[in-house]
Amino acid sequence: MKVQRVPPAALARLPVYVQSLKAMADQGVGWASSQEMARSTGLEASQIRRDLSYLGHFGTPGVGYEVKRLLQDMSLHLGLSHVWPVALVGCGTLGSALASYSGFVERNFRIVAVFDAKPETIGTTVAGIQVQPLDLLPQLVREQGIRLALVAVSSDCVQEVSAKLASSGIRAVLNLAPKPLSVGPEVTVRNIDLAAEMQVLSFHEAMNRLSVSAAALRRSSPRAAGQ
Amino acid sequence: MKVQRVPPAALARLPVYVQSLKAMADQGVGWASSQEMARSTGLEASQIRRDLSYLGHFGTPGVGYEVKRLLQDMSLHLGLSHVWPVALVGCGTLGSALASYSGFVERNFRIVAVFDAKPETIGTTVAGIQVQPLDLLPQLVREQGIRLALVAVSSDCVQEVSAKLASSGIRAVLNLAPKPLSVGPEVTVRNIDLAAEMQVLSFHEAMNRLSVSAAALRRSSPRAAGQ
DNA sequence: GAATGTGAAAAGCTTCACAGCC
DNA sequence: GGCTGTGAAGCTTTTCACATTC
Repeated sequence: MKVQRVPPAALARLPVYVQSLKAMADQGVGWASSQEMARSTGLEASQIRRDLSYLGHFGTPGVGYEVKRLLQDMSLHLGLSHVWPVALVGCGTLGSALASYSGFVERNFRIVAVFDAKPETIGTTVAGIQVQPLDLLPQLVREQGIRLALVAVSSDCVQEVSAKLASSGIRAVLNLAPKPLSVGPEVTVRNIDLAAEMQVLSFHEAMNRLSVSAAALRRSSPRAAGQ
Repeated sequence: MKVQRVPPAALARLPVYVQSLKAMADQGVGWASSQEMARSTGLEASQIRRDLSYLGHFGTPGVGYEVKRLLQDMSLHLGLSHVWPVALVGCGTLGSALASYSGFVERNFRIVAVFDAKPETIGTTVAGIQVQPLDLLPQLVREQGIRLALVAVSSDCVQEVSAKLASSGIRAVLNLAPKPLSVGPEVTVRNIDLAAEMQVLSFHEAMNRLSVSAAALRRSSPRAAGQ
C-alpha cells in the first residue's frame, strides 16, 4: 500500500475521477482506459494516468482500469464511504441554502451542527437542526468529533469565526465568505469567494474588450504599436 | 496604456487586491507598499508586485502604491465600475439563494433574468424577477446584451443548459452544478462544484490519517518501509 | 534609505513519448 | 495490437535578489 505524496493540483482533480467512475459503474461499464476517462471528463489521458499513479498501480497495461476496483481502492484511500459530519457556520440566505443542498448528502457529508453570530437566529431551525450560538462551536465540535466546517458568514464576521474555529480543533474549512479565512497552519482552508469568481470572468471580458479596441487602434495608427 | 497578457493565475488574484485596496481606501490609507498589501492579503509581496506589473507601472519606488489611483486604474482596465447584467440559470434552493446574494450586488453584478427547466417554477418570482423557460434563454440573452451567466442546476440538466448557452452568444459562465459544463471554446467557463471542494478537504484528511497510521506502522515494523 | 519592477533561478505542473506489459 | 506507468521535456507559476528610481 503505497502512500505517496499527492500534489495539490492532482488531489483537486480526484473528485472528478470519482464522479466519472461512478457514472460508468452505474451504466454497467466494467473497464475504462485513460482515453475513455479523458473523453468523459474533458481532461488529458496522460494527466489522468499520472494522477492515478500517485495513488498506486491500478491499471492493467493493454486493457485499462477496472472501474469497480478503482472505485473501491479510492474509497479506501480517500474515505469515500465514510460519512463526514460537518459544522455549518452562518445561516443567512447562502448558509441556509447549503444546509439543505442535496449535493453534500449525495457525497456523504452530513451537516450535524449549525452556528450563527446573530442572536435573533439562535434557536431557530435550519434543515431540521437548531441553530447554536457561535460561542458553543469549540465545545460542540470537540464533543461530536467534527473535523470539517463550512463557513458562509458575511465578511464582517470572518475574524470572529476564525478565532472560534482555531480554538475548536477543526481540521479543514471550506470558506464561502467574501474574505479569506486564516486559522492556524494545521488547518486546511479552501476559500471560495463567489463574487470574486464572477469578477475573474468579468475582468477577462473587460480586458478582451480593451485588447480588441487596442488592437483596432494599433491597426489604424501603427505608430502607437511600439508603446 | 499597456495591454499585456495577464497569466490566469495572476488574474484570479486580482479580486483579492481590489478588495484589500477598497478596505484600505475606506480606512483612509493613502499609500501602501507591497509589504503592507502582503500583510493584509496573506500573499507574498514579490507576487503582488509581479501581478500588478502585468497591468502596468503603478508603483513609486521608495514609496509604494497610491491606493486611490491604483483602484482607479484597475477600475478602468477591469470594468470594475461597469454594472454587469447576469443571467441566472436554475432556481432551486441554491439558485434562489444566489439570486438574492448581496455579495453580487456589492460587486456590481445584477441578476436581470432567471431561467429554469422545470415547468412548475416558470412564472414564479425569484428576487423580484419572473422565472422564464429555458427555451427563451438565447433570445433574452441576446436582446438584453447579457454576457455573463450563473448556472446552478442539478447535474441532469447540465447538458441541456450547455446547449442553450452555446446558442445564446453568452461570453462567460460560472457553473455551480456538480458536473463540468462544456460550451464552445469562445466561452470562458469556471466550474465550481461545492461538494467536490468538500471532498478535496476530506481526501486530504483521509490521507493524513492514512499516512499517520502508515508512519506508525513503519516505525513499529521497519521491514514494511522499503515499499 | 526604501520600495518598485524584473531578469534569473527554483519549484510545480502538464504533456510527450516510449519501454514494458498484457 | 493496445494501454499503462513514468522518465524527460516543456510550460507555468512562484520566489529570489538586485539594479533602478524616488
